[in-house]
Amino acid sequence: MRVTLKHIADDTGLSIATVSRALNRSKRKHTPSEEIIYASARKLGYPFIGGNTVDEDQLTVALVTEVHEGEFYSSLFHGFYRASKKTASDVLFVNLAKHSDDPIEHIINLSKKYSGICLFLPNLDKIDYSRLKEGVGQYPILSLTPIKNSKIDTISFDSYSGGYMIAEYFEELGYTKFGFISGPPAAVDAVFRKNGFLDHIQESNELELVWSFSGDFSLSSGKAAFNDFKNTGLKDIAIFGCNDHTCFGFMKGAIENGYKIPDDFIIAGYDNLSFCKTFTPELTSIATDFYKLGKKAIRIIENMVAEGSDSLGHKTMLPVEIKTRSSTYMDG
Amino acid sequence: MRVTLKHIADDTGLSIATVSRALNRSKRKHTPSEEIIYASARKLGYPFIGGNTVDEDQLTVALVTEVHEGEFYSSLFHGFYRASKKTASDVLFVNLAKHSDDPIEHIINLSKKYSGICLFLPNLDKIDYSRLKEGVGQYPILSLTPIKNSKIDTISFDSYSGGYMIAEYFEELGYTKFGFISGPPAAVDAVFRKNGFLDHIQESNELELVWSFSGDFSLSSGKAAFNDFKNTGLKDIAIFGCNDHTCFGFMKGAIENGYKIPDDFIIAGYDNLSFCKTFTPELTSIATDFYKLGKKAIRIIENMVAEGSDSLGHKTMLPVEIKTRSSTYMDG
DNA sequence: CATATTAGTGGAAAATTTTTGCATTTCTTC
DNA sequence: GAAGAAATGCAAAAATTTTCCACTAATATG
Repeated sequence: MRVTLKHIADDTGLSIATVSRALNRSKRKHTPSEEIIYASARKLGYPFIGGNTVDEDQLTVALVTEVHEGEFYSSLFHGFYRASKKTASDVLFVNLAKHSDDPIEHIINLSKKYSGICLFLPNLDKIDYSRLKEGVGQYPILSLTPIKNSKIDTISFDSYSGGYMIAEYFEELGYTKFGFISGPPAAVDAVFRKNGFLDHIQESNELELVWSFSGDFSLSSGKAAFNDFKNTGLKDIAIFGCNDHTCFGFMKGAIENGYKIPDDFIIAGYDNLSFCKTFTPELTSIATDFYKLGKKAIRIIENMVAEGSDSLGHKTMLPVEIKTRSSTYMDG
Repeated sequence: MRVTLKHIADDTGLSIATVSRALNRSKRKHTPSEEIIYASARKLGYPFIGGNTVDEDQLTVALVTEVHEGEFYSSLFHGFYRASKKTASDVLFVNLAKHSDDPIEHIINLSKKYSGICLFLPNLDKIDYSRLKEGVGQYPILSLTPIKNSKIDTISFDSYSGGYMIAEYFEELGYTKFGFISGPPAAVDAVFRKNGFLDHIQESNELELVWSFSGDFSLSSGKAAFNDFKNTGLKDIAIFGCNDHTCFGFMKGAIENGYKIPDDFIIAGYDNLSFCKTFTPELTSIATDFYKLGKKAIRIIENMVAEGSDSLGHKTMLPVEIKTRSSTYMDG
């Protein structure tokens, strides 16, 4: 039911006329009555408060996530934040808390309020996306996680090329024996990294995958990977860990066991966390640019709004960059 | 000027009646007209869209920040996110982008919309806070950064005790010669950490500060600190770096120069970043609990709303915890 | 101490905005 | 091509908001 001045008047015990005047004054006066009226209006959710200065050309894009710990979310938010400064649109960060009995229903409701929606929700499955698409209809919506075979547009980093680039780089350095530590199979992104890496190995007769390990993105799975690796006794091998954390765990295990990096093996990760430069040796990694991701995502939403076009399952991939550091080559 | 159905009707070329009906249908139909009406309503900022299911008992608290990179913001957001799930209130993350010509004015406007505001804006100065307090009047507002001599309530971690605890711990381990790397003087928080550390040294005749260095929280200033330290030739010293990043830089420099930690010196940081456990040696650090911070902040706002009380300059300090790791003691 | 002056308030009229009944048009389906 | 369903516009009705006016209480003034 719509909230009216009458509700506020009843709640505060003042007349409708007084409430109307208090809410329309251009400058806020801090009289007791006005404080009470504002508090009540906020509580009841009366909409016409606070200079509704909505710029007609300015879209409001919601970035819908569930916040977790770790550098990733800061990077994502910061990228979108910077991007929003450079575009006409405004970005709002929306949590999927509370309303989580039915997140899809909640997102559909959000679509009524915002001009466009960017989703970063790796836990949604194909059925969720179908329901979502069904619910929002022709509406600018974008997923930041790759979805297989979906009718919702996605934008993500070119993970496949990232993995491929690592393999190429290892080959250039003269390595022929390769190792790989995988991520959780459910992470589509991690699977693409793996495919890119393995495909380049298969393309060449000289290159060979001599060792691999199933990890789960965590530091401890990196350590476990090293213990497995140690038992093989392999040396002179080039290892790709499908995220930085895993590599840190692997290197930590290696250093504690007296291995020298990059003498005994070389290793590269994925994500280019700030800690890559902190670790000794510094970790070669694939860098992703969240500012570019944010800018591109906002641009796509803006275009969808302008053209009235629909989200139809287009996939946009942003290039990634390799940052070579001392974990893959000797200093000096 | 208030947005009415007439504006939307003019914008879409449809009649007011049609617009009214489209917006009031309980279930969204995805006919072309309705899509256009919704898009126009969003664009113009018509308020009565999207099930206005504002729970009367549920407050909406805005966490106002400028998002930067680094693990810190993820931790802060994640803490508030988890806290909001455990309380009746809802938390919204608000950016201070765009409207930044006058951030204070913007925050004052936000106060009309939200039940309460938590600020994390270390760059605001005393004059800003005065203006803000003047502008919002009796309103639930809370700063998450310590402010000296302000009329706005603050809630933050007990940095002073954190520094003090480190000094006590060093003393327990039998060290008498202490070193310190400071942060930027503008960071009030870092100054408190320093004061706590130095005060405990001064309280005892046995303890002595034999070396200190002016850093700026960065990895590189940690490295610079190490170079300075190396020239002194000091050994058997216990060093407190006022944040983890500085310590990582210091340790990186030390390891590259063949120093052994904790044999040649011991070191402890502040923040308990996840990388503390990744680095070799693992870094002893002061842990701050952002979930508790969020819960306490929301609780304070809820109380202010319930009691109609004012923000008067109360300071709340949350305890911190020391996490001892191998940078300060031998293994096994 | 009486009397202007000012700010705040409620009742009711006026103005504005939204909803609804009804006739007409448009689209779909057989 | 006709029947039925859905959508639309006009205008009346209903709901909501603003404004006018009178009243009251607090403060200032002579």
